[in-house]
Amino acid sequence: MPELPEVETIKKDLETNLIGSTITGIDLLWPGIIKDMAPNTFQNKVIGAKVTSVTRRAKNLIVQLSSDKFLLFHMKMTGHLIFADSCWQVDKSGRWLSVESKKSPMHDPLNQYIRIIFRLDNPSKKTDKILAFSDLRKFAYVKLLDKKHLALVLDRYGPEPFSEKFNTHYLQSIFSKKSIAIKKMLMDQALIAGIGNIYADEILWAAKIHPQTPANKISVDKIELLHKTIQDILKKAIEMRGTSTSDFRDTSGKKGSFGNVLNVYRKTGQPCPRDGTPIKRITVGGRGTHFCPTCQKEGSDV
DNA sequence: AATCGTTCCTGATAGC
DNA sequence: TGCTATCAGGAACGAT
Repeated sequence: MPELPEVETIKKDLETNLIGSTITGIDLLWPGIIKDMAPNTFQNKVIGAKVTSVTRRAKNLIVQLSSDKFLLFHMKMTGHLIFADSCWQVDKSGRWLSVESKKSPMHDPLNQYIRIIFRLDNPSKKTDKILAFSDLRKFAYVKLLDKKHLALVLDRYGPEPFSEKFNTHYLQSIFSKKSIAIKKMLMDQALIAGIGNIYADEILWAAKIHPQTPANKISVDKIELLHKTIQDILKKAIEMRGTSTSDFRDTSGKKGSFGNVLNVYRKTGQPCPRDGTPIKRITVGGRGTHFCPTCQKEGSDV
C-alpha cells in the first residue's frame, strides 16, 4: 500500500514526466474513481488543462493544473499510476491489450485494473503519452479541487516527517496527551503525515518499542530515538523507491526495493534479525502488526 | 469529546 | 472438485 515513500516515488517520476503536458482527453472505465463531482463535469474541467506542478502531502499526490485547479490522487491500498506511450490500450474491463511479453510491466496483474486514463500531449516529447490509474480494490480515487478546497483537505493532516515542525518537542506534546497504542498514533494522519502499516511496524522494531505501548509511557530518550528512526527509515525507503512486497509499482510499473530489507513486516514466524526470536503477529487498531516479542518487550525499555 | 465500529471492494486463501 | 466464508487494509463517517 502506498505510504509516504511510495507516493514520493510516484511524485518524483511524474515531476519529470508530467509537467508541461496538456490533458487532451480522458477515458473513464469506472466512474466511481472520481469523487465529489459528476464524471461529465470532471472531464469538462480537466480536458484542455496543462500540468504545472506535481507535489505530495501525506499519502496524497497533487497535480496542479493551469486552470488553477488541482487533481488530488489517493492510492489507498492498491492504486497505481502508470505513465506510458499512448499506443497502449485497454479493453472494457481495464485490462491492457496486446501485452506481448510476460516481462512487460503491463502484464503485471496489479497494473491491469485501469479505472481512468488521462491522455497527454507534450510538444517536447516524441510521442503522445497516457497517465493510467489502476486500482484493484476500487478504494483509490481522484478529485478535482480548487485552491481553497485543497487547502481545507490538506490542513487536516499532521506535519510532514521531514518538516521543521516535526521535531522531538512536537512528538512529546502529542504523545504525552494520550495513552493509546503508539502504533495507532504513528499511523494517525492527523498527527503525523504519511506513515502506514508497513513503516509503522519497521520503525517500532528499529526503535525497540512494543507496538501496544501507551504513547504517554514512552520516555524522552525513546522519543528522540523514535524521531530519528522515523526520518531514517522513511529516507532510506524513498532512496530505495518504496516497498513492493505486495502491490506497489512506480509509474513505469517497476517494483521498489525496500521490501528486500524489511525486518518484521509480513515476517511472521521468521527469526528476528537482531536476536532470532520468531516474529509475532497481533492486531493493533484493526491492523496486522508484526514485532519481535523479545527486543520489543511490552512495558519495559520505554 | 474521544474513540470505536462500519463501510467501500476484489482476489487469495482456507475450510468443508 | 468446487463451492462458500473469511480476510486484508486507508481513512471517512456514523454510532456510542
